[in-house]
Amino acid sequence: MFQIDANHPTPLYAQLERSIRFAIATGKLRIGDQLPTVRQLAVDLRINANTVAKVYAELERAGVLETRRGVGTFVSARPNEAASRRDRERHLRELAEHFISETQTGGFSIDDVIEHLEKRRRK
Amino acid sequence: MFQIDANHPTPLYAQLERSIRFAIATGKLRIGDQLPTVRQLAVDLRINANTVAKVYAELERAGVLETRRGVGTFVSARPNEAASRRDRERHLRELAEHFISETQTGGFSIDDVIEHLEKRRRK
Amino acid sequence: MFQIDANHPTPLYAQLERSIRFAIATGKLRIGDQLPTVRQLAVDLRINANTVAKVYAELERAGVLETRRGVGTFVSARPNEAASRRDRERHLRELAEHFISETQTGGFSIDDVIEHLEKRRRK
Amino acid sequence: MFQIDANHPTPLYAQLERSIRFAIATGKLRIGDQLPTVRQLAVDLRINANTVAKVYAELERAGVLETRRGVGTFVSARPNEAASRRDRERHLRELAEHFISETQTGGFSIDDVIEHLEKRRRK
DNA sequence: GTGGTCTAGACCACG
DNA sequence: GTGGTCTAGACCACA
Repeated sequence: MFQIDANHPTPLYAQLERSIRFAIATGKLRIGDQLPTVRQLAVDLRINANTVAKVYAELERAGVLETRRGVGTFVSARPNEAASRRDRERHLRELAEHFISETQTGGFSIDDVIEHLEKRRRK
Repeated sequence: MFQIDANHPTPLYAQLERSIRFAIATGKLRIGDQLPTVRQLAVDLRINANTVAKVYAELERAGVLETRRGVGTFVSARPNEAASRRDRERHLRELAEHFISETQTGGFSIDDVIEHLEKRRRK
Repeated sequence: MFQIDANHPTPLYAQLERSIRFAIATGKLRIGDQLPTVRQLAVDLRINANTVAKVYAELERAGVLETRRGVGTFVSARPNEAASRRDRERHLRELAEHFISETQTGGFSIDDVIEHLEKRRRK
Repeated sequence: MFQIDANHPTPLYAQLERSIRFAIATGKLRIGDQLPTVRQLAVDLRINANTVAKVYAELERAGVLETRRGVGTFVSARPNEAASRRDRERHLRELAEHFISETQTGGFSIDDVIEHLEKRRRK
């Protein structure tokens, strides 16, 4: 479900967090969907349950997930529309600029990049 | 020259190592080119000189760099690693995943993101 | 009637127990008064009936409440605990500490807070 | 320095977090002050170092503390002035209303409460 | 020596 | 059975 590489220098919890956010952004996980239980995901990924729990907790604080005590963990309905349209656009532009500069450093054209993202988008 | 983000969870040394390898792989650094001194690069990147030295040492062990005592550090003459297709794809995938997780935090869908990038391409 | 905050890190049962004790200590509930049924209170507070039942049982063990089978739960006749000065001070200290930590998160100094409260007093 | 009660049902980490925020709000800790090291505070409070580390990490995420890798943990210069004056006032009013309703439930007058806060304010 | 990450495993709160 | 808290202890990144 989520991909983790124990040999990669990025901390496991950061990889998992990113991976979950990605699944939501690409529609693989939708609002209200239940995530695997902490212990199940730990077994699947062969990491410690505490590491999974830490990620779920962090994403809950960020408003991305919601946990219901004794029930499970779910994708939260986004209360994410705080910033103004203008601010949001500026924010996206900044993120995109940084990203494009990184990919160009890696020798990728903007076409390569868009093509890659489209492949990863769930239809 | 090389990009480092102290807030990124990936260890500084790993970020720097990757950054140098890619500069070489993409031709920004060529065989025989001199790298900045350990201390200069540490100042530029605002990190500890030990961290830079560790990276140079590791890359020397890997045959990517060469140190000539009292002179400086240079890109080694070895017929090394033009980044393979596989490595390049993996790199792009990681950059994209990180980027998408950031935009998701900002409340943007992958569709928003692709649309934005397409607008930038047209210009 | 009793206030419970599901997002507060203190366990629900502890919040409810404290809340009932204070209702008694401050005279809102008097000896012989009937408490809501377990199920009714669970519905009102949107918590599980088991949690309410556990609190009632604990308070019965402590001699604070009394259950008459088939009738209901009542404030016990025991000559109990008018909250001691010490307990009351500790309670106020905890409430204040929690409140100040919240306002600090919002970027308010303790002076801001006191000033605000004084304005409210004058009205 | 910070007070923790292991028998209190509130989680240790939540007690400690509140306690640190309180120390900052009341001026016992000032911008730039260094906090005890994770391990030292753990020893002092007789709790596990991980618990302390968790609190420091949470407060860093909240922008209250700042850690410098390999150096220590410090009170951050507050970047807390995002919300508008109007929003901030509304926020404080809501927090205060909630707090006053709690203290009144406990049988305290608003005068009791202000007096208590003034005692705790550092001159 | 500082904080950060991860593990294994215990016990608790809740449904 | 679900998530939450805490512990003890190992190893790593950084200054």
